[in-house]
This record gives sequence, C-alpha cells and structure tokens, in this order.
Amino acid sequence: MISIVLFEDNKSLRQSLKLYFDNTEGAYLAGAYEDANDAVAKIRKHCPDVVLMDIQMPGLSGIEALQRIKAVYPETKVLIHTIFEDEHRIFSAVCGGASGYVLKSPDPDDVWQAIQDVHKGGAHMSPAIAVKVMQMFQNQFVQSQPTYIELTGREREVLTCLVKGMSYKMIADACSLSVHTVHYHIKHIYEKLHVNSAPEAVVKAIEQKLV
Amino acid sequence: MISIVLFEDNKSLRQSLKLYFDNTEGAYLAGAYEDANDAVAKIRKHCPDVVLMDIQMPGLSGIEALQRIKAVYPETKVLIHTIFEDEHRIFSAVCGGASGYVLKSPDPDDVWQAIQDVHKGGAHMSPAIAVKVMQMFQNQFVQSQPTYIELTGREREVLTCLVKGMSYKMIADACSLSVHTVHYHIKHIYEKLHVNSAPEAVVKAIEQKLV
DNA sequence: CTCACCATCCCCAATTTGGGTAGTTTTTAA
DNA sequence: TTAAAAACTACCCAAATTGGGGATGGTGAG
Repeated sequence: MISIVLFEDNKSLRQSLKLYFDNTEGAYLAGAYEDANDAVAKIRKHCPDVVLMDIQMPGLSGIEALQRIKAVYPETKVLIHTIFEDEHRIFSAVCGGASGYVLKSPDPDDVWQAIQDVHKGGAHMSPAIAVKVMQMFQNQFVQSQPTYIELTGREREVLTCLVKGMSYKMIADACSLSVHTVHYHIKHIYEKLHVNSAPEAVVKAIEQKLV
Repeated sequence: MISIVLFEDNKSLRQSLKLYFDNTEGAYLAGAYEDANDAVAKIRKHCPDVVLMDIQMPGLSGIEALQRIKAVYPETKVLIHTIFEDEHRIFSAVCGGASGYVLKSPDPDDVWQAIQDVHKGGAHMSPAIAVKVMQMFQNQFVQSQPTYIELTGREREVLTCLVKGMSYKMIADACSLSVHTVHYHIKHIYEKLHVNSAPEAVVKAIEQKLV
C-alpha cells in the first residue's frame, strides 16, 4: 500500500485523480490539496510515501514546496506532475531533489506507474523530460574543444598539486622531488598550456579538465 | 513500424528478443549481432530507427560502439541494454549520446516500451538508472557549503582578474589602479579566503563560485 | 565622529619564473 | 636490437613577481 498526498490546484483533475487512486489496488490517497502553502505541515500530518506535486499553483509553487519539503523530510519522495517541460523548471526540480518529473497525461496509469517506480526507490521521468535531462547532462560534461593537451605523468601530477594551491616546496615534498625538478616540470607545463604563471595554469587546467 | 538492430552477445537472449520482436506489432528486427565490432557498418547497411546495445560483449564494448555510431550517425537512436548499473558506465553512456539506458528485465515489454519512447523522440531510463542520473546531476549543480564570503566591490573585481590569470601589473592596468593598490586588495582577499597564494585563491574562488 | 572601504605608497624577504647545463632512465622508432 | 627521442632528475643564476608588514589620506554612511 503506497500512501500518496496530492497537491493540484485544478479541481477537476484533483477529483479525477482521487477517484482513480481510490479505485486502484495498492494506492491510498491520504490527502489532496489545492495549494502547497502549508505543504510541510501536510506532510508532517500524513507522512506519505510519495507526494504528487503540481508546479503552477496559487501561492507557493511546486518547486518551492519541493525544496521546503526536502529540507525537512529528505526521505519523502516528491514526484513533479506538470505540463511544463522547459529546461529551467526541470533543472530546478532535479536539483531540488525531486524523485521524478512526470508530464500530465490523459492516462492516469502513467502517473501510477511513476509512483510505483519512485516508491521502489527508483526515479521516473517522462520520455520528453528524460531526453532534456540527458542533453543537459551532456552539455555539462562533454567538452567542446578536443584541444588535447598531452601532459606526461609527472607533469599531470605536478599540475594537480598546483591546482590544489601548493607551492613549489610543498609539491616537491608531496611528489618526493627536489624543488628544482618541480621547477623543471612547471616550466614544461607552462609551455604546453601556453601560460606563464601558476594562476593561469590553474584556470586552464580546470577549464580543460586536465586534472 | 520501428526498425531495430540488436547487439547482444548472449545467444539465448538474442534469440528470445528476436522471437519477441518478430511477434510484436510495429517492431521490425532488421539485424541481430553477437558483437559490435562492425557496428558502424551494420548501421550503414540497415539504417535502423533504434539500436539496442548490450555493454559487455567480446571485442568492442557497447559504450565504445555507441560513441562510434554517434560520431557517424548522430541521428540514430541508441538504447543501452545491460545489467550494469554502476555510475561510470551510466555516465559514459549518457555523455556518449545514448537515448536511453534500460536494465535487462525478464519482461521484454519493458524494452519494447523504451524503444517506442525513444522512437518518439524521447529518452528512457530504468527507474534505478534515472535515480542515479538525477543524483549525479544534483551533485554537479547543488553547491554544498553556504560559506558566504563577503568581498567588497573592488576585491571581487580584483579576484575576477586573478581568476583570469592576470598578474599584479595587468590587474592594475585593467582596473586603473596602481600595483600597490592591487597588492593591498589581494592581501585582503587572501585574508578573507584564508589562503596565501594566487593559485589557492583561484581554486577557492572557482569552487565557491565567488566570481 | 567614528568606522569601513578605497586608494596610494614604502620596505623587505621569500617565492616564482625563465634561461641555461647535464646525467640517467624510459619510450619509441628504425 | 640498437639508436634516437622523450621524459625525469638535479642543479645554477638573475630578474621579476609575490606576500606580509606598516603608514597615510580621502571618501561616505551610520
């Protein structure tokens, strides 16, 4: 039995979902509210397994409510249920700790499937959302410029220390080298990165994910 | 009709899936191979809508095959189909442009659902995968420490230059200050950030998103 | 009238940087 | 397999930059 609390301002949708859950084996709708202004108090009262949260509601938005709920009850699963599929809202929801993002669908079985997935400890995203999340993910991590800079093992090692803010002496100590050798490597690093100071090298190393 | 090409080294699974697709309305299995060594050539031959790709196969891994296919046919949808749910493989798959990541399931309907989602332009992740992707996403963007460091206007300005790798002289020039004043500000910045060198300040500034 | 911020300047020691040389080991290529 | 190239180690030196200390005014806000 999965206990659910619903926040949805549209009355007819709220009632439809209530009817659906009331007649679905394994689902128990503990509460259905038209706004999320007292969401945290409602959660405290019902202690639901899963919260189904609309985004656009009078007063507190679903995203804000999500953040407040997660701050107090991080274990409660919150499923965003909306018609919006813009990157900004998706981003906020995922970063806010949502367990899923489901587009409103004429078929309530979709939502129920998502609720079950979430209750099992998984996450559920509608395909249209998943594709955007994966794109955002790619944009973050796939570096654009394949400006492959070839560093030798020692050079990479020294650069890593440099990025940690260490001085020549500390690097020498950490890598069991003499300061002179550290000096030697750093000169080469500067040449390869086309820079001529430690701060520049650090920013370039971070930018190009060389470390 | 969705045309599918399958790469799967396990013979019995490959045959089961073939049987399943052959008897599924709307599915057309154009090819089924036991390794992905010539994946690109196979794709060129069949021009499938969706590729179902195992990860662990003799020779080329599914992840490598994905990358090669995407490099030549970026429009072809590739669905990773595996038992692995470690973060590294998921990460590689998503960054490699996979349209989905489906865990092998005893119910072939799951795969078929994912294929349909992908063919409609969406993406599909098994719940256990989705939860990991969302966690990785959060870890990337949600900054942990609200260690609010109060910098004055000039200090922030100077720090910004520092992060760009500029020397005292260049900063003085850029901000229309004397080197001495730059020196003065940098001293204060170091105090506030609890560091004592430019590289350290740079990494800290980037970490804490002070610039 | 303080106090915090901004700006300028000074000194000095330590560090960093850029230019060499030179021997050893490891890798690569012929 | 051998020869050449690259990498690693270490050192010297001189110039430049940086880091830490302090001092002196001029603002503008509370």
